[in-house]
Amino acid sequence: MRVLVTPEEPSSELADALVLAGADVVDPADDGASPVCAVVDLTNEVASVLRRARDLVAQGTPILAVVGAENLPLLETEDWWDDLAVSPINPVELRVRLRRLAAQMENEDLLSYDDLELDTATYQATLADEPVDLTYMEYELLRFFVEHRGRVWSREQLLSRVWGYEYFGGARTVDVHVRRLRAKLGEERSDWITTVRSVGYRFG
Amino acid sequence: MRVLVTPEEPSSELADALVLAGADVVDPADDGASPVCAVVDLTNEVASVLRRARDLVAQGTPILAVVGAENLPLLETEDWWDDLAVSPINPVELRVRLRRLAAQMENEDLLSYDDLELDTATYQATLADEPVDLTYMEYELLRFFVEHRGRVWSREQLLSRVWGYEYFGGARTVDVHVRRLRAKLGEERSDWITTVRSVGYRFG
DNA sequence: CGGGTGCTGTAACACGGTCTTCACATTGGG
DNA sequence: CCCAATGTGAAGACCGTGTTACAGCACCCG
Repeated sequence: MRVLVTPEEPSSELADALVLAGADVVDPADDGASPVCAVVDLTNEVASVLRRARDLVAQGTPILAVVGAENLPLLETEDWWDDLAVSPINPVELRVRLRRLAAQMENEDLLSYDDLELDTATYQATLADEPVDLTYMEYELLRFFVEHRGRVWSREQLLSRVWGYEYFGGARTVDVHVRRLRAKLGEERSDWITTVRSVGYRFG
Repeated sequence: MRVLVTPEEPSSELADALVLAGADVVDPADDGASPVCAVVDLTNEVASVLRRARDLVAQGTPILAVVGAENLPLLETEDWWDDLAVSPINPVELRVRLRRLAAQMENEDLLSYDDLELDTATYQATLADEPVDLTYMEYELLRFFVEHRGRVWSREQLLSRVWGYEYFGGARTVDVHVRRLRAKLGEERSDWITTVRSVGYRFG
């Protein structure tokens, strides 16, 4: 989860909490790294200076204000922030709030590989921005592959992890679904799923 | 600012903070006193018991969860609350959060999507300025969809969130209500509610 | 009190899509 | 070259959903 922090030298306590919360701090100068949330550290600053936080990030990016208890009243009349946390902040609380704000950005549910995108919230798939019509099982299998790319999975493993642990059926079922997936991915992308003879399949 | 508190005997610390924050606690039994926010005190309770908070207030009423730091992880996987506060809670922080949630409530008096408008204050719906006659359940379901458009909801999730957490009934009930909704929305708008096979329904 | 009316939940059925399986063709390795 | 493993196509079983009808209720009105 990528967040932008301002001012760039936050209190060491906030920096620690961000690490514990599992957040990656991005460089404001790096245009490519779009954050899912901005964190404004008001522990040592006055609010008026930092209203400009809105200008630092793309419109729609939620803003979390971190503030000392004594400065809370200052925020009451402001409306540029989307959530607040009182320092010293609990890392778990920070993570919960960041997650929630990121979900508001609704980018967290997006899985992607090359020009494939899977939106797990809407169950929609696109290839090069063109919608692809996948059936339920096709979608579940492809999602598993994208989430676990780079290693070989046996048919039995795929059956238990995608179809369900209690599933009892022929292993060839996997083959057929792989085939249909390759067909829907198209000619040039069909090698995304590699057959490893006598072992199983690998994605990516 | 009127708030509903559950359980009815909150910790004395929360009770004090509510007074200091300037909140009036309403009686759950009093139907006339509609609160602008519900406060769920999880300091001494487990979350699972109190998901029912959603059932205590009208749909759309925001819910503030008050939780001890040690129980924070419990809330991470839940989605029935709109904001949270870690106890012991600062009265000023409580006031700021309640204000924000109450404002959110007021802004939702008018919900709209395309040429559909829902007036949650009067329970009236219009399509292209033409009034539509919706039954109670139809209205509640449509309102949930409009408020949570853009993602898929399983039948079980819809039963929990629209019918109530303690509701136990067949999942097919949702199907029938979706059908009735589609019929009243009319031919050309019936695809607002998309069926996602083996998963559920998505609005918008 | 009794009948009517509208809302809600559930059961039953039909239809269409999807999954699974099978038979057969093709490939690849020893 | 042979055998095992995999690709391919089609057929049938199965599952999920749309649709309709109906029963139980609550409510209203005479």
